Amino acid sequence: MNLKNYLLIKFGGNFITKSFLLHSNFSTNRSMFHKITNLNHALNLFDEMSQRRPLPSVVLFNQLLTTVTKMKHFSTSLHLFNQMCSLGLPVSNYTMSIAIKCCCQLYRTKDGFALLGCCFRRAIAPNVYIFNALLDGLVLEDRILEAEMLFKKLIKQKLCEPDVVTYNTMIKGLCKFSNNVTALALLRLMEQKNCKPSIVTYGTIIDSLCKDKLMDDAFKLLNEMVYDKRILPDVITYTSLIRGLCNMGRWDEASKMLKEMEDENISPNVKTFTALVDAFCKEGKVKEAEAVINIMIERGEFPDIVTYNSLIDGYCLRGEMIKAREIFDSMTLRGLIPNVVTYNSLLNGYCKNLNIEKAMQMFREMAGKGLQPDVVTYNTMLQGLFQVGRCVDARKLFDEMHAQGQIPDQCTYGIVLEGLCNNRQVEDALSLFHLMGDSKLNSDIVVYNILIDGAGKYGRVNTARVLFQGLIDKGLQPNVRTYTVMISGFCQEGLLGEAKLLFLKMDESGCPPNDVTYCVLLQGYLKNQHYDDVVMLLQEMDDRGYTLDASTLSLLIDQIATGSLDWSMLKLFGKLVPKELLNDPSLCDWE
DNA sequence: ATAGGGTTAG
Repeated sequence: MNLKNYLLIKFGGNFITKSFLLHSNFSTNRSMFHKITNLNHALNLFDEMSQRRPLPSVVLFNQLLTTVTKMKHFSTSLHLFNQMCSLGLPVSNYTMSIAIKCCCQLYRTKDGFALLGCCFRRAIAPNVYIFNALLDGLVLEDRILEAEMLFKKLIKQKLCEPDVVTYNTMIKGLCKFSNNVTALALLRLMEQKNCKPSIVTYGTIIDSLCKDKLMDDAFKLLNEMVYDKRILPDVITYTSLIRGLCNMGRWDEASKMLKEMEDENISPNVKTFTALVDAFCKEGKVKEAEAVINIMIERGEFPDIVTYNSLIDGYCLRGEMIKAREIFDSMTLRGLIPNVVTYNSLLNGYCKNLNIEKAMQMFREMAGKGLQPDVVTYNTMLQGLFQVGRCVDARKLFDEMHAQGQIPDQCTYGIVLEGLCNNRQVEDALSLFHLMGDSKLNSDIVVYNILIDGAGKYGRVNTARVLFQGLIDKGLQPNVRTYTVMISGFCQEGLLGEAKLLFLKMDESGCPPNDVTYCVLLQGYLKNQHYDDVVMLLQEMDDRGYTLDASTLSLLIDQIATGSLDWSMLKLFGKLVPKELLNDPSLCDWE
């Protein structure tokens, strides 16, 4: 079918007038491109345009390129760009900025810079739009240092005057790495340079502060925006703040914010509602989450895949797999296609319920639906397999992961090491660890914690000690867990002196012991009939406001009952026993 | 006449 008939059928005669088709220059308004709703329309139009002689102006091609790019068909855009070049069109700044944008959005910033080189060769002066696109690409690829370098270079070499978008992009990059301090410094810098911050500038930083749970700072910035700059918050700003409050369990304030935005005539959108759903689900409040979904539907906002995934994850975390499955089916009925995140939640749920067969079945089902398992999928399955002791299958899956081109991350590595340790394969865990050499994976305190714990548990306290020294030599900072597992290892071998020494070192090192550390040390003392320090430790716990866990408490009670410890110690217990344990019948039969 | 920036999931 030719273009003319196609357009006539699609849009009717009034839209495509004779003059439009006959006019050699396609002179028309831009609404023409707004009517293009799918890729095929655009491609047909491009073909039609490229066959006309003389060729339509590059502006028209640029408009078409923009349309395709806005549909996020970046590869197609680039393909069209190449064709434009082959046609000998005089590509402009505009064309170049779109092409560079496409490269960058495809995580091919390198090609974007290659196109910048083309600009110079073709004597097209790169402008702020082009540099902003490149900057955004670097940020997208987490190449924040290079982004900073480019930003500084723009200013120093006067390549272009940074505008509000340049600053916003740079601020986004900084916020991505929680560098709120520098982000705020940039905000001040732009004010100083007379570049007015926009709602995007403020919104970016406010969102980042909310993500870091710095709600006071977020509200401070909001006030500055509203009262100093006279910029009113929009639905995005409100959503960030509401999510921040919800994630901290500050529900009352969140609902106040919701009311405030309604008063300002700003309607919450899908993302706003989803923030509420997600926060409720993370707290296990799935009923409330479902209520939110009902409200949003009543108000004509429809839950999307993210909303459903949050709800499914909520049920999975509670182990309510039947309900999770129900939601999964109902979203499918609504025409939403489950994605890899959906599956990962379900896999996680089944694995946590130790229903590894069901998880395996769903895992295989993914491939049938054309879903490529990602690192999280493999991590979830590996953890599940190790948990039920299926180390051989875990190994097979790990190999499959490799074959599928999924690169294990720090999490994978931790799961494998922990899985091996828990299945009494500490040797294998250690050799894997040494095999990794001095990689980034081996400089993770979590990994050390796992191995020290594993070595300690299976009577290899020497190895644990070497690991502990090794991490310090590497310049890593032990955390409470590190100290605690090391102390636990010492206790297990009856090395109470060393345990105590390390315990005392914690406060000195600015890493005070927590309730777990105290319980571990107490258990070590009790099991080794070393009673000297017990009262002191209990007293310290009381001072620090810590409570005893069930197993330490029952050990203490046993020893009082057998007369190894003095009855007078009971006085201390009143404060040290958490309320929920006071009603525990298993602890009341010692009298 | 044509190009750019901030909010969602495991």
